[in-house]
Amino acid sequence: MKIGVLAKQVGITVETIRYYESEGLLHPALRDPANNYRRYDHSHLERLIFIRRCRTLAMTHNEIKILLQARVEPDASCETINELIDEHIHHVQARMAELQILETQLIELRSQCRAAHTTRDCGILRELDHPIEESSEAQPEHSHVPGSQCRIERH
Amino acid sequence: MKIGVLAKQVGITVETIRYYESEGLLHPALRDPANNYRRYDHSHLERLIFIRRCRTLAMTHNEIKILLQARVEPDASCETINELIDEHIHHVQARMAELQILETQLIELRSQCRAAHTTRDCGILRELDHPIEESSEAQPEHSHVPGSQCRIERH
DNA sequence: TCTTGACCCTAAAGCAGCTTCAGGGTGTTT
DNA sequence: AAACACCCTGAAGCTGCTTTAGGGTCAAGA
Repeated sequence: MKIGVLAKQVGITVETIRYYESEGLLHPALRDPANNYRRYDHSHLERLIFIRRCRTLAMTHNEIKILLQARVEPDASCETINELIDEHIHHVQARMAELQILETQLIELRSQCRAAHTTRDCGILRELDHPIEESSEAQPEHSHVPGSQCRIERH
Repeated sequence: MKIGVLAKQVGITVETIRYYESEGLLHPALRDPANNYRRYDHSHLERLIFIRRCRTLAMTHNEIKILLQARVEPDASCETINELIDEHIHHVQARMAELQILETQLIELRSQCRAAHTTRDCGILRELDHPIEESSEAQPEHSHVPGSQCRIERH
């Protein structure tokens, strides 16, 4: 099948498929000698479905590559896979905890402005003007709010 | 003060400060004619603290620009600000809901492999091989799992 | 005085996972 | 023959920085 058909079957764009090929996630397709169009078969479809399933679970391309590799090594131990998923779950949970805190802070902030009608008297702006005091367990060094290196960014 | 001092006071890197200037978040600093070094005063410090506070609340540069603008228009209505924060809270909540679902799915997935020791028999890989069936309220068109355009990506 | 080290400057590339754009061929229909 | 849908490549854009390369400035110590 041609790339457009494959894309429709999987529910992604043709650009994404070409991108996956360039990323090494998807094997390069055979080309039609007549016009250089990519030709796909059922194994490509299956692999793409696998990849998309992983992506909806917010895995990175690197993680997916590991899983794809495991997939073609039926005799290998699946310990790596289990660890990968466990670690991934931890990332998701950590991200949720961060957002939980964020939500609390934002709702607190929002509560500062219920009545005022000019920015001059807006409690929100006033509160944003002050640095963040860490409630407890503050790092002694200097108060970098770390940045968290979280990979669970989309979907 | 010089950029390094300012950076230390706020707890960010000099590169970030220069980046904020290039982004239009921070007004360009006056330059020391002798050596072209940036010179900052207290208003820059305050503005940077404001910006950082917004960033720890995961606001985008665009949102921050709107708030910075409101900050210098004391007579304007603060309705925009309230709406901005409300919408932002919604984004955070939506993101959390997504992650909640993700967590459930991942834990379900993880439970597929408790005993097996080769990838051949790994329930995780097996489950990843199948497309995602949306439990209910499926879109009729084709089953795009949307992608969610979420901006709450870090911190 | 010379050198060392800390600090400053700019411009460009890198990260992740795509999407969009520019510019151009192919293939079928009308 | 024109129109339209589809295919191709390569490069840039998105977000919020960080990193790298290459090069000046300045104060202090040998």
